Amino acid sequence: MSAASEPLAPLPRAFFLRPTIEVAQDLLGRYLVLARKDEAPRIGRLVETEAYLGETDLASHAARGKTRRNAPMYEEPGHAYVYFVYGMHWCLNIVTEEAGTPCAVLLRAAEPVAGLTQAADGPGKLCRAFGLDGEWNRADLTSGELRTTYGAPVAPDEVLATARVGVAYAGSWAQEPLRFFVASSNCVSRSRTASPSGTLWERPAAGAKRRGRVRACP
DNA sequence: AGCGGGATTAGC
DNA sequence: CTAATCCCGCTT
Repeated sequence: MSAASEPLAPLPRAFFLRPTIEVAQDLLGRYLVLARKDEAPRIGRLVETEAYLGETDLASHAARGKTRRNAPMYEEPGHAYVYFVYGMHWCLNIVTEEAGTPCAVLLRAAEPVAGLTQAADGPGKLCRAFGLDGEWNRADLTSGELRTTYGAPVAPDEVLATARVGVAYAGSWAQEPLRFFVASSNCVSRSRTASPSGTLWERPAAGAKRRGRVRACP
């Protein structure tokens, strides 16, 4: 969007103050950057995201209203919502739309660009690769050590959509094509439920084995 | 207080 | 297929 075309220029708050689906798609190809003092910057190119669309979205943490856990989703766009799942994994979201509208984009996978020593091909693995935990909850991603930057945005025809992962409990919302990923990337998560259902996806031939990714993430 | 489950991952 | 592992939300 803006005139800022420097790959490492931070995405401004206005970027996140837009419809969540738009933000989720537009984040693909952007860089997630962690630049801390006394440490080489960690940079990943976002290749997989999911949109969560407020209290009516039964797959969203906001589906049952505001709680202490999901409160950041109700706050200012451009901030982090970091939560803990399954007793061992952290997941990073970026809050979107106006304060009071509990929408967010889950960052699910990134390709290594610099400073990463572990794969980031999954939401838990992304946080692990960047060393992110609950301390980053509510962090402002438009300034500070953790940010998203202009990066190298991808063309819309390189983006595929499928149902979101791990939300089978969400009724009809489980089928919505709200997971987006870069078609050509090797670093997309290897989710068990990655069976493509999005309209943009070309279904593999019957019987063809597919476990989410074809080759190993570099 | 206690209980059930989860926007996941790795290993058998 | 399943264990790991714990915070949170909801129920007693």
